[in-house]
Amino acid sequence: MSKSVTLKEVAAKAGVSYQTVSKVVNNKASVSPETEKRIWGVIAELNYTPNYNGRSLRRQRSNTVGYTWEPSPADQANPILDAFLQSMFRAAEEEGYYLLCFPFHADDVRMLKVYHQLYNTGRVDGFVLSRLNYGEASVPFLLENKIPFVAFGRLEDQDQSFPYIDVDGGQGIAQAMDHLVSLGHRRIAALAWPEDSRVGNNRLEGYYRGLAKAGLMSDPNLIVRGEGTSAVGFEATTYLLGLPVDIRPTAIVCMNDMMAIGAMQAVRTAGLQPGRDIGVTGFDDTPTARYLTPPLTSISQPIPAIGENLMKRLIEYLETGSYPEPRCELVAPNLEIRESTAGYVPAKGRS
Amino acid sequence: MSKSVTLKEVAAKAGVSYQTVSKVVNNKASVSPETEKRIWGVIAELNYTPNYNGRSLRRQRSNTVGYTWEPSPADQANPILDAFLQSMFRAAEEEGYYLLCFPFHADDVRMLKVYHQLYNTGRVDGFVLSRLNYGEASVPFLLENKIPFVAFGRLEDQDQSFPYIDVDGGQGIAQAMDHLVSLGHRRIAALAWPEDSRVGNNRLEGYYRGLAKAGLMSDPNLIVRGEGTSAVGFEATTYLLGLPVDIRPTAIVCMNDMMAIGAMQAVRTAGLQPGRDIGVTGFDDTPTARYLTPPLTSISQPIPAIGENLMKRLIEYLETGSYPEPRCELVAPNLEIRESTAGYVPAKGRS
DNA sequence: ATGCTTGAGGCGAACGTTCGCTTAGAGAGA
DNA sequence: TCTCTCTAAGCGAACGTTCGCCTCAAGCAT
Repeated sequence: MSKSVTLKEVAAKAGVSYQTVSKVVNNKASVSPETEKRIWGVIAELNYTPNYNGRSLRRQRSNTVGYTWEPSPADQANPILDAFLQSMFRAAEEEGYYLLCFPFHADDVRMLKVYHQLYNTGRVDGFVLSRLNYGEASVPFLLENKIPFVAFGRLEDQDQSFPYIDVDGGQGIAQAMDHLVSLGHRRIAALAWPEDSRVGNNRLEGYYRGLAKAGLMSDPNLIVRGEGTSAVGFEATTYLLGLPVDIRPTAIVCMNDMMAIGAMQAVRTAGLQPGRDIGVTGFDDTPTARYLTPPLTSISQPIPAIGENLMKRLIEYLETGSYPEPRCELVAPNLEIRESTAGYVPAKGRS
Repeated sequence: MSKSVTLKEVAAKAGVSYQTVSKVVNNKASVSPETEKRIWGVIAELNYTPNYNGRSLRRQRSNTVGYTWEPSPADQANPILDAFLQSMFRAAEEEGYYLLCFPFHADDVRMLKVYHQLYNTGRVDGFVLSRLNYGEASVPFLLENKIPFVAFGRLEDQDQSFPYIDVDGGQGIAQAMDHLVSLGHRRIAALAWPEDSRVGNNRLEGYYRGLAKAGLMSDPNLIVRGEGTSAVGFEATTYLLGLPVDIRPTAIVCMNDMMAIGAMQAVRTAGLQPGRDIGVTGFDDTPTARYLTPPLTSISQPIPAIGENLMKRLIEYLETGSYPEPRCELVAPNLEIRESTAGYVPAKGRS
């Protein structure tokens, strides 16, 4: 922090009381046009910027929003981090807010303590949460302590107890299913996440919807669960390709790009060609998805719009005391079709 | 911000003046052990946390560090962002500091205004800069205004006018060259960046060093410059593979992974196999590098250590008024050898 | 002339800290 | 006993704002 120009210095130079300068700065009327103009002149001349610590102290708000997120493992990039952060602090800046980033702790008790600390020390006015999962401890904690927040993601489908925006992952997977069905695929497998993943279940639900819409039966043999890594994708796919040829899938829908990467490797390892022999789709539309061999069909989320919307929502609440309607929102992802689902020729004789 | 417990409330309950409580909180001696214990008891009981706006106002420092970065285009992930941010705010938290993120502006004037604003409003005590390039306007501006900062990256090799940590990209490329030479490659091409890129030039310099060390001549035909995208990598490699067979390269060293991705595609398109026929190396060790086909040999940077070090350095300066020695540091990257440089069989007859 | 309204601006106080000085009292040395 | 030092604690002030209330003078209707 620097020794910077204060209200009093501006006031002295402009020949008014410093409180009057404050009024001008904050657009609180009852100042004559001439005086106001003169004051603005002095402000520009001295390059005055209001001290935010003084302002925050008096106003009892810091114009700062906190955000934390779980770090990605080294072999797995966070596909949305850059865009999400950028969109949030860009939207924040327009309203005179900034984004404070702080460390994530896997330990719930420790994490809640940090939230509490940050809020009670007056460092932040509220939080943005992301990647919620069943049993998220932060949500009830923040609600109970009346700490403002918005979330990217929801906990339960019908729960509107806090404001959120979420991507309808199920709809994304359903789009992928429609696409595969339209190409002629009839035996479609799913590489799903463990059952304790809310996001995973939401996406998987789109798989069932897709099957139902196409009038296909779901076959438990064709659903393999595991962590969303390429290793799991590889193993699961190797298993699927080893099934008897009459029940072997011709396409594999993966709940994220990492699994799809592993799946494509397994397809090649089995001497087959992804796209032509076995359709593969991912989810996230990782930047490198389009550079894989073959380029991966994937599902992209409108991250910038979500980040901007979340931040504006939170700020509106902080400023006015109520959230804009609708309180909760579900947005549709977009299917990006590439070669990993191109060129499939259905075998004759099968419907 | 919440209505939280203040010093005065703690003091009232403990039967001392609030200034004495302040002394205890800040470990400023001259308080008897019993009183101190009693005060700590009340603090715990009331769950007191010092208000940072009051503290910042009085201390004239905010314990906050600012950081901004250029957003990546949608098809190109920022390979270091997550790790860099995490390491920075983790190190900051240990010292009671936090990281404030704010929007990047390509327009220099606008960007400098933001730096000035953030510092003069007392929102931040200093900055971390990254991705410096020739003619970076922020460096002279911050130096001139005596605004504290540290940088990830340098401007000129011998310039020590500001504290920085940089990766010796040249050494990384030189490692890749050694590796390729040891495999028997004698004609090695480089996909370089435009000449106005300081980082690019630093890396390319390692290419020349590697050639010299192996006693090989540098051939201008084998150096192609362009933006660090996969499209450029593809085109440049297509050109290189079209050269007469006696001067055609057997290996291609790329200044980043994106170019290497394009290069490998071009190699395959030409009916050759990356690794066996043409060795390819990248730089950055993007998380997906290991999942490419074939897995890409690349150069990784010790990002977490750099982020932590930078933050600690800056905080030490803010606390003590001087930077720890050494003021500037160059760290070595690490070559990650994978299949894109495996299995090469040198043609007979050539040395 | 009187009283009422309105606009322009001043003023004291408060937000929650920390800083530096003062003071009361205890204990020590002469 | 007197002073001198030391420790524990108190006190006033200040950091830079914003808030609410007050004052003063001009304008206007009665």
